Order: sequence, then structure tokens, then C-alpha cells
Amino acid sequence: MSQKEENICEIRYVDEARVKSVKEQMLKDEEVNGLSQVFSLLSDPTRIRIIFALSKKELCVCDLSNLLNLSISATSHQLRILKNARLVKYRKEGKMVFYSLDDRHISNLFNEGLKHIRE
Amino acid sequence: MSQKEENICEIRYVDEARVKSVKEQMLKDEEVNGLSQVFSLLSDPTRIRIIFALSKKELCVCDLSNLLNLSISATSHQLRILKNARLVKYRKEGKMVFYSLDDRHISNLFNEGLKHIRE
DNA sequence: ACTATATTTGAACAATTGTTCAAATATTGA
DNA sequence: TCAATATTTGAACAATTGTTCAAATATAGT
Repeated sequence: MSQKEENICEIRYVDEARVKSVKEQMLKDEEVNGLSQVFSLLSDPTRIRIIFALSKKELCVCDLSNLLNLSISATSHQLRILKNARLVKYRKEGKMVFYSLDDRHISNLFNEGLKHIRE
Repeated sequence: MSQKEENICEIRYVDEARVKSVKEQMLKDEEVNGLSQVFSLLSDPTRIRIIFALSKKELCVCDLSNLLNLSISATSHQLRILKNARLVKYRKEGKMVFYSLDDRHISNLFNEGLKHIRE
């Protein structure tokens, strides 16, 4: 985040008014970080497949692992990340833990992404 | 991507029908990769700010660099990534290069993300 | 209590990525 | 052609991240 001042085009920029105008509308840091976090969560292929699967059905770790052809450990690690971000919730039934989606916004975001790539 | 078979819950999974049903609806690899790429592009704070800025106004590299308080080099690197992904386009005017958004889907995705974090 | 099953967790490793620095292009005006 | 400005590029470095492996919990049945 730190950089030398002389490297930031401080000499003369072309349209000061334009820069100022955009600067005033610019997103707050917390908004930028929030966006970054959500998009990061959705940027991993494994998590994408998990979210898609859970959008269809509630599944236990073992079923998910099988479905995704992924080790149980890796599946669990990713589920924890999604759980911490409150994108999924879980329910215990005996030894098994069932996961399901826990965010009504995420499907919209996800589908908007699908729309984009299918164009 | 490679893992030992015995680690993938091959012994017995609980609801074979459920797994099968989801498996049949599962996203294609290319769709997963496509989604991953788009969300990755949107997951970096600097690129988020660039996209937001360009959604307001066409800007040259120098102006953008100034606006973001980022080195010109770093700005240019990120612009190239966005250009390669066809999210931004550019226009040369003398020594200067002006960038602007080049994807009508991206604003929707972006705004859906904003909706999510603002909830 | 003991065993088997289901899941979680921590450490380590490899791969990816964003920024910096230095050098290279590109364009304009003198 | 020379100097100045605007941008691009490549290499290197640090930081982040996803998977694996091994070990730890947790739960149920015997």
C-alpha cells in the first residue's frame, strides 16, 4: 500500500475536475473490502461447485465430497470458510453434518455471474 | 486435482439418489472456470476501484493512478488484466490512453455485489 | 469402555497473485 | 534528431491461498 510519491503521477494530471468528481463518488474503503471479500469467496472453483450443489439440495460433507470428487478434508475446509462468511449454515444429525445455503443474496449474485459468462 | 481414492468417501455415502440428482445438474467445468475467472477479476480491491471509477467516467492511466493513489505501473498492470478480460476498452489520444468500461454485464454483477454487502 | 464412522483442525507445501523497480516503447514538440 | 511525457512491460519479491497429510474431536452402537 505504500509507494513513493513521485511515482503517482503527481507532476500534472490532465483533467483535475474529472478526477475530483469521481473521487467524491468513490466507494468507501469498507465497501471496497466487502466487495472484495464476497467476490473472493465466489472466485474459487471448489466453492463455486459447493454453492451450486447446495443451491440444489441440502448435503452432508461426505455426499458433497463424493459429488465434487474432492477429499473430505478439503471439502470441510471450504465449508468452514463459507460458514464463517455466513453463506452456508449447518445442521447436525447424529454423526453427520448437513449443509445448506444461508444467504438469499448469494443466489442472485451467482446467477448474475452465470448470465455474464453465458451471455 | 489428484487425490487418493480412499480419501473421497468411497466407502458408503448416505443418499445416493440425492448425490446423483445433483450430479446431473452440476455446472460444466467450463462454466465453473468462467465463473471463477469473472469473480477473480472482481475480487481485487484495486480492480474494484478501477471498475467503479470507470463506471463513472472515462479516464487516462495518469488520472486513474492519481485518483487511486496507486503507482502508474501498478495501475497499468491492472488495466491490462481488465483489458485482456474485455472488461475495459481503451482509446489513444496522443501520448495518452483513455480507458472505459467495455462490458454491459459487469455493472449488473457489480451492483448485485453492492446490494449484497449493503443488505 | 471400545470400535467404527463422520467431520474438523493444524501445519506444511506448492501455486497464484499484486506491487515495485528498472527498463523499454510510443508519441509529441522543439 | 533530441528531449520530455505517457504508458507498457518483465523480473523479482512478499503475501495469500487451496490442498494434502496426519492427528484430533464427536457421535452412535456394541
